[in-house]
Amino acid sequence: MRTDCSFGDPCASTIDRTHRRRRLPAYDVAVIVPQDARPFELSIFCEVFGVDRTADGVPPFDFAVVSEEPGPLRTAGGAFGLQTSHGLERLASADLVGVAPGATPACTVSPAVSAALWEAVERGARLVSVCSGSFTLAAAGVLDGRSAATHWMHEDLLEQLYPAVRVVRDVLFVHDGPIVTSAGTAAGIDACLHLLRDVFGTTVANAVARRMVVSPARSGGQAQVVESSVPDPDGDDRIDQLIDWALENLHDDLSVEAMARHSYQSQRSLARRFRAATGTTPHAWVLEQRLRRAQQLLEQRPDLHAREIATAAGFGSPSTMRQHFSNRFGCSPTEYRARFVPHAESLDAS
DNA sequence: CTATTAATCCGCCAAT
DNA sequence: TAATTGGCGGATTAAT
Repeated sequence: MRTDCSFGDPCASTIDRTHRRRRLPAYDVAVIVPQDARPFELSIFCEVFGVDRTADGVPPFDFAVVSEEPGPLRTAGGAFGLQTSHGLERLASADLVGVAPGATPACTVSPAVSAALWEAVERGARLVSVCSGSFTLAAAGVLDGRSAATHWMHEDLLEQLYPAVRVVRDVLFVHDGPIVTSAGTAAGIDACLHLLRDVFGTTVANAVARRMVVSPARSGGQAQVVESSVPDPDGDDRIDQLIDWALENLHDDLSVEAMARHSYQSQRSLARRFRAATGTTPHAWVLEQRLRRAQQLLEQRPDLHAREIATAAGFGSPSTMRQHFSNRFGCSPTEYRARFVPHAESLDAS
């Protein structure tokens, strides 16, 4: 999994730096809406990505709702219709493709929609579905071999229709590679906020959450994120406590050896339990948390220098942090911070 | 960026 | 017998 803070522009690294700072491309979001779309689920996308919140420090979005067939569409319940402004060709430029659910789970997908979804994945775009929208993704085959969530009422059906999809139950959403699938209705909000945080960082996600008056999403960041709505009954106390401790002590030695000692188990058992509980390895998890911490400090503490941030986040040196930061977010810590400093863009205007 | 040294990770398997 | 544990080797990945 790779996050690119250059807003998904694959050519960003070749673009002149001052040009990039002066005019950031808007993050391009396109939502596919089917016939008999559910108004609430579609509205989630509109609320998160279709509202200009640049005044709150949120990047601009280029937001569009598209449908395969032009012309007026019915909505589920039939109380009103809707008219989209674009066809599927609009998906070609999208950094993020949303899939809105219809009244019933879609058991088929048109070749055109399927091709557009595959094209988006191969281009490096992200996909997000809400509720039974995961059926559209599954029908297109992009979920094959991946974990996914859907509304609890349809979990069995999804599993039967698409054996290649690993259905995760009792979760709000699942993030596997470039694809986020969310369970019923309101969980779509959590999924979208998670995506925002993944792409733009904690500050942006929290700003949107605050405006929408919902609680900011937590956790995540592994190769495969599963956000649970209820405490996992199979949860591992040893790992949970270890995680709490590690998050409090990111600046300290969090080698596998140290973590094993702290949780009174062998390194081998720690590795196994950790993977069972989080889906990732101890070291990879620590690295991700450290990157998050660094990201957060870059956003919120302009008084700290790179070395201080590296130390606080637990990196041995600024160059180690820089290496991982670039690898994970596609830009250096300094470049990242520049996005959050209001004057950085105007300063170098000639 | 490259090289060298260090740490991590996971299949395997014997011992609980 | 089935399930869990933890040590080992060595390919892979990270730190310096």
